[in-house]
Amino acid sequence: MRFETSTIKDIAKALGLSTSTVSRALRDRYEISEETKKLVLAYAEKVNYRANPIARSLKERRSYSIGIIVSEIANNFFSQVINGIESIAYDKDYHVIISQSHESYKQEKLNVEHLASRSIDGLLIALSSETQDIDYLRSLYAKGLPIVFFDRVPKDFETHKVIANNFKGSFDATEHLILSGKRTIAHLTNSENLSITKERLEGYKAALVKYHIEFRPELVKYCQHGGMHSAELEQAVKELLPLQPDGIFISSDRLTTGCIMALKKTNPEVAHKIAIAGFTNSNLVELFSPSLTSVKQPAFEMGQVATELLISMIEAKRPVTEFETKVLDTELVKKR
Amino acid sequence: MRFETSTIKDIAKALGLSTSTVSRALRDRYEISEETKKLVLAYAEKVNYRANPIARSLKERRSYSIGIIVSEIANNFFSQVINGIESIAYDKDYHVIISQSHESYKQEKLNVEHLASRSIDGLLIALSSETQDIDYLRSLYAKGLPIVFFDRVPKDFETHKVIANNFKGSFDATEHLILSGKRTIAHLTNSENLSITKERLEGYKAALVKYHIEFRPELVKYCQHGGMHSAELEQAVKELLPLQPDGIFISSDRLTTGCIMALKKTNPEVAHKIAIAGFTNSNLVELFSPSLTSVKQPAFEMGQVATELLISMIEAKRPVTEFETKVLDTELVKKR
DNA sequence: AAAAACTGTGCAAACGTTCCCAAAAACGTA
DNA sequence: TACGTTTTTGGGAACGTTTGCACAGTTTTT
Repeated sequence: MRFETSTIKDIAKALGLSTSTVSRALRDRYEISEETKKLVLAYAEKVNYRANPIARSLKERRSYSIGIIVSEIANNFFSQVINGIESIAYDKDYHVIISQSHESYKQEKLNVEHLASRSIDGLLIALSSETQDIDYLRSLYAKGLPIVFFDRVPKDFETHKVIANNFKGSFDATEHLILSGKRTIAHLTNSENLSITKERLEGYKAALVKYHIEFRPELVKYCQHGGMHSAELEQAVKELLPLQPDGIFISSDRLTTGCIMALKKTNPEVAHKIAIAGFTNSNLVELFSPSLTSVKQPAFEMGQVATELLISMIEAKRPVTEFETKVLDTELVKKR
Repeated sequence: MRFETSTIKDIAKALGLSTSTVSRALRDRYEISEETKKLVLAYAEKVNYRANPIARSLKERRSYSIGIIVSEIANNFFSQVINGIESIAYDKDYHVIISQSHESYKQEKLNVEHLASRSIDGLLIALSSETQDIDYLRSLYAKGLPIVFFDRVPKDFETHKVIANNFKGSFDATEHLILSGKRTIAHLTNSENLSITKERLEGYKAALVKYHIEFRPELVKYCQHGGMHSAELEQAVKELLPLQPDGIFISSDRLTTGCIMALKKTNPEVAHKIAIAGFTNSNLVELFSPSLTSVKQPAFEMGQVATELLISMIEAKRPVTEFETKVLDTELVKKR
């Protein structure tokens, strides 16, 4: 069961030229006469010649493909990021290979190493909520694999990063809850490891400070698995409710939907009494009941920016030493 | 910016062996003595040798990767299918490359041809709602590319297919609406091109027949773009409402959520009066308001089965001539 | 004791490209 | 006419594997 296509050799033989001439003609090199180019191009067209990317990759020692690691594609935020990535990558003739960590460190590492061995030219990654040790990434990076982080970024890793303005997003959401009269605002958030967790917590705190509301640590609940396990979420909700919050600010897509689900399941009667604001890029929020205020991240754009940075690293002639961290603004969509 | 790794040559040189011996030792061939194998394996481990999959692909003329085409990954059904695909593929050491058609024929064709030129070993595809002409697939298939269709399958294409029991799923959903007292049941569905559209329409009709309800063609609305354009959906809803349906059965994930959205937007007052049943694999249905009865497809399993079939085709020594169409049961989740 | 069979290894070609280097062809110029 | 330049082409190695074949050394068979 094989797949026969014409090669440069075939064209060369048919036209009585050498493979080198054909190769150059196809790549439109200046050394080849217009006449020959036309000839070759026409024939290539006729036999529907497609360059073999595998052979090209082997020769050029690059694969024209970039790897992506996200926790889950079944997550609106990430699927939007991926769309952004693809929009740029395909334009620049790169292929993307998507892998899911499912919020597991082990899986993440495995996938990254798998991708690296498939000779990707660069990596775009949002860390899993479990990830603490990124030495394996450092070592790949040191060996020359360009890496750009997005959304969930590590500290102390000198490379390009693209993140949302998490502080401001959280601040705005929390402020919104306060301005609508809430005073006991809980905060349900991701694993403490994550950069986004810290930044969003800071935004939440800052809003409290601005309105002279005391910060109560017991109102903050961390979910190690980022809401992948419903038991974890239900437990958090169960611990939160006795404190009688009148508002709750939630710091990630999966947690937001999961939390509402847990609320409805365990305490349907209070679910509608608590004001909810949360990070989510779901395009279905309008259907949710109870309805909520959402913080939308510029996911598509984030993917685009990250990809542009990555490709610039890949195609840089000399090692890149100046790195930037792009911060993109979030959007607050108030509960209708 | 390059990535240096050790090769078989390096190992051979270091150990004073030939590359062929090393290659054979690594692949655990019988001809090589235990002693040499141990030596090679140990050294390979030590230098962290990773076979270059590109070189391997070139030599073996296969890439150990399979292509997937879905309309959108930001769709619970498809992302679950993809998870099923990955679960099998990774087990059998295949890589997957995901592409999105966004329900566009042009995009679908482009992506497939791109994948084919990247020498995928096989293709898993759910057709876009626009697709009518599948000659480009026939031609690739004829050239030897194994293809397995899932969910949206063509007629007259002799290969493996995996689908849900669309007839029964629709029948059950429609019957459920009837049994809860509805008599004027509209049907909002996808492009007429799609296999699922026809099958689901049949199930809907059969339920009507069983309960002696007249089939009224004007109650059926087709959406060419599968709900990708909200205008299309709103138009359909607008045309449907004057007929005063008391129930509506919707035939796809995207349409289901889109329809509820359109209903709420254009006629919020009636949105809650119409009973809704629809195909959807969203794990957020419990949050929706109005709530609905959903038909869930065995998405994960569908991905698994399709992948097993595809890999069996890829690895078949002789051309496969016996094809099967696997039909998997759906699950009706009644509105709570 | 010679022939046959088996074991373990190496040589070299091949997969389809790209690209360095050299050679040939075309053209000017003295 | 001869020679230098420029333009166009070809030869062949290389990228990292896999594998058919040959060969040397050992063991078994006749």
